[in-house]
Amino acid sequence: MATIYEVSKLAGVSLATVSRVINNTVPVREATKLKVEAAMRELGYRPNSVAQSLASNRSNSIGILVSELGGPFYGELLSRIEAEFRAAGKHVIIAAGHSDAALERDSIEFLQSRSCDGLILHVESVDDEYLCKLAESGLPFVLINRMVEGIADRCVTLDNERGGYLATEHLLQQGHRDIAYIAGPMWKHDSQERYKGHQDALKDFGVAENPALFFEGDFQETGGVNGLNHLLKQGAPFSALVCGNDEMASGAITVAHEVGLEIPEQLAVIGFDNINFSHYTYPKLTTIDYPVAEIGQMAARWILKRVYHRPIDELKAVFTPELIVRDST
Amino acid sequence: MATIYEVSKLAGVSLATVSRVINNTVPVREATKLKVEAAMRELGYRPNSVAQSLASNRSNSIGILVSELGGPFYGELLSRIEAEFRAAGKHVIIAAGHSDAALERDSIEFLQSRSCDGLILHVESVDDEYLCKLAESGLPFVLINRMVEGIADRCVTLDNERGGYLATEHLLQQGHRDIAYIAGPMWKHDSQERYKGHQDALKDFGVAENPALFFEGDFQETGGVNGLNHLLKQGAPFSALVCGNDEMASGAITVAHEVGLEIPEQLAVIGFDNINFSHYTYPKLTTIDYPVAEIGQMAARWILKRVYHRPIDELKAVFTPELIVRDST
DNA sequence: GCCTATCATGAAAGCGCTTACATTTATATC
DNA sequence: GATATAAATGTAAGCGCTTTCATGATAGGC
Repeated sequence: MATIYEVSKLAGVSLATVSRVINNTVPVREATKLKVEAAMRELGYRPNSVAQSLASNRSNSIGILVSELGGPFYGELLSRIEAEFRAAGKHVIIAAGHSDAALERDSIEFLQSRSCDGLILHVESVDDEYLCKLAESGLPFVLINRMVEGIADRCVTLDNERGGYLATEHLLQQGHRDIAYIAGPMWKHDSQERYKGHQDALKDFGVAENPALFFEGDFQETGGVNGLNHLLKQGAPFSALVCGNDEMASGAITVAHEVGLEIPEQLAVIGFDNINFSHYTYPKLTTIDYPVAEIGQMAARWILKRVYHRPIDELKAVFTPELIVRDST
Repeated sequence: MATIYEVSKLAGVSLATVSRVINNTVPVREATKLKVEAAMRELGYRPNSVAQSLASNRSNSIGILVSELGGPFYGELLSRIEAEFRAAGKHVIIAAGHSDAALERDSIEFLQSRSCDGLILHVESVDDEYLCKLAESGLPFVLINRMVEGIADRCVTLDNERGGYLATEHLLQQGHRDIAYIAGPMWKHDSQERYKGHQDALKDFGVAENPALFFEGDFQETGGVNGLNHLLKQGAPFSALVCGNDEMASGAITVAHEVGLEIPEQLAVIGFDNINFSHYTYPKLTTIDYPVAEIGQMAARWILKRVYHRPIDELKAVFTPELIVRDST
């Protein structure tokens, strides 16, 4: 690989000038610029980004930490973030935290040591205090899907509580009164919030909550499978089921098919997230839309604005979920 | 952030010695090592990976180029690759090529300029010649899901033809003779190979192919929707349907439900890939397993062996697909 | 045509590390 | 205890670039 030095020699200028035409930072005479560009082309020169980073103390890379790399939710998130940064000439370094506090901390340090200019974090296990300290340390980062007091300006979230409310409200409006609930892991913020919305809706409709109709799942398909099996075994009747996310809803639907429950006639099912294959289920799943792509985009823009000072007008912090009615309710 | 220089001063040694205890490359007296480690701890020192890369001409980062970041297939692939490298202390830089030749080339250059030590490529549009030249240039890379003559030792693939054969053979063995086929984009290698397997199976069973039962889709759900609609409109009878991948199979199943076709009684459907929600469909999808995680792992190991000289015994190049029988056939 | 203000370019230091080579120190041999 | 040998450590030159500061070229004003 050719270096800037070789280019400068071929073009007959100093290497500072070459650097200037590369970075377009200081005006260079047109004729000189052309000479340099010709030399770069002739040598097939590409700047060494590592050297650039070291000298400029800026790596043009952004660290992304998500819980998992796979799955429809994170896939879409990453996809959008990458696209946004790619268009801005930045690139992403991706790590997975697997919802484990130690791993999350580790990954953050890892990304820092990789001299990322900024971080986008989807962390579920590290505590608020850690994040506040991290913010104080001067590291620029945005938080996705989590609202932390004190650093609210760095949070891009969905109003999960509202989403939970919408789901249950929808079922209540359809006349259901015995509504079962399969939650995600209750130590997760979003699980709690969604469940809170569910409870609020019940209250508003004057429906008492039945503890026998609650199950704590794992946000995976198996959570839905185990959940519905468990609920059916309990014997308490219910005509509708709210699931903490679409994966669990899908699992529950599988069980319903197996035991011969007609959906939505005998059991209405609603999910949450609107992952892009929620309409692969049969019947197609009614759910709450999680605008994951937009949230990813907004997080990316936060970084572009705060770190790279790109002129970006409005940054939206809290997104509002929407009910998507399909065939399962 | 503290530098190696500050550590060396605090520990009372030269900065070369600090470098040695960091990299563990040359033996250092135990006492010295302890002093240095204490100094590092006291300063909260973390090596600047950019400077390390520049000086050592090794970035410990691997570039991954896939067609899309989202979707079940790539999600699982990335997930496994990241895990494998993470365990080895390497990290990944991910880019998307979107099945576009220019973008793919661009992304490869981009990853190169990022001084990746090696690349894992899932490219569909750049031609063989380009890849061969790239190999000659000395850049270490592995190719996933594509077999290119001349650089076969860099290819980790699935025997798609065999998979296509298995799918159709399965249907033929069940007595089906009128078998429709919804292919992926036929300019893609894997689409062609899978289709080739299909044809071979028909031939082996002495069944003539009916051009009216072929449709070229897009590997997306809509391809399956459009495909089955088109095939039904043709009027040629068929009792089974082979889809080029699971997404299209899912789309076809949706259409089947809509038009009241019982699966598998009136129409048997088989997919390809065994993406992790192929059992979300109703009925659960029979398919051909694409061992995407293992292929990702193997690609990662190729890099670990060839680039970082890790002792890894066997590298498997061609994986064999397997038939997964579920409820849709 | 001379002086000053402006613009374009060059020279050189340094970003934080690795590593070849030189030097010092410890160990073994007789 | 002197010498040869091996082991540990130090010295300093880069890696390829950015950026400050100094210098040379160009133009404007009178």
